Amino acid sequence: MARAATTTDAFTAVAEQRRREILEVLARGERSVGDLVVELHLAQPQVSKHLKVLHEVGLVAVREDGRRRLYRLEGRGLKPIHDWVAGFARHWEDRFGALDAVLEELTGERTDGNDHEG
Amino acid sequence: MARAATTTDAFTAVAEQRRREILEVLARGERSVGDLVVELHLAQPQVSKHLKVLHEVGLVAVREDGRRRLYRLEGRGLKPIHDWVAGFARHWEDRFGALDAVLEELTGERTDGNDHEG
DNA sequence: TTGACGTATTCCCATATGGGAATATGATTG
DNA sequence: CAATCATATTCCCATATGGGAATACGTCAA
Repeated sequence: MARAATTTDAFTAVAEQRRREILEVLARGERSVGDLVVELHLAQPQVSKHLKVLHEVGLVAVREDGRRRLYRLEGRGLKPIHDWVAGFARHWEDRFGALDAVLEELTGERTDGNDHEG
Repeated sequence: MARAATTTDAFTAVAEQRRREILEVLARGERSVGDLVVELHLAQPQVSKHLKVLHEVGLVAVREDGRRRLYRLEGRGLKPIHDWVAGFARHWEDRFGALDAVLEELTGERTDGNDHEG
């Protein structure tokens, strides 16, 4: 089954290094497929394919300009990832990390349920 | 070539829905493989496999406890993802989103380089 | 030791992908 | 309409994966 039809969410789209690079370039401004080919040293077909994926998950938007197609970043698409990851923030922020360590030392077991929430 | 040997970074590890769920459970506290099997309704081998991937990319840590193995979240591993995505924050935060729209209206072209950075 | 339990591995299979090359499609210019 | 530029698609192939089933391992209880 391989990756369960995942190419439908931003998480998977962003899992690919190349695609992250494309988004980084687009973050600096609109770009045509050709621009990306040059800036990223990738083959045109590959760029188009990656853009297709990014477009399907709503991470980029297109605009026609003569024979060119200008792609631009659709930032909102990244918010879900941001929100999800942010939910784990307290797990790596030092102040809390230290507290976790102490708690685990004391309990020697799971910290489970209500950690240092409220 | 498929996904270029990516199973080495957090981005790919987290691209899998199941793995995200595992991390969410572990965020609530240490869990044994069996616990996860029950809480996530997954087969034991699958859980072990996912945990292996998560462990390889440093998203979870293990601790031996008799015949059981207790896994716990290693939050720091998510920071790279957080930082990367956070770099795009201004692209979805309303105040800036509006400004982008205006700028694009005015220029009718790329916004390129120095946007509303400093 | 033997047997049960908890977890990790291995096999096998279906399939999602990505890259490279070649080709199709659209739009622009002459 | 022909030639050309800019992109998108399609083919083909190697390979990474994930799930399911069976099995190997390590640890604990008798």
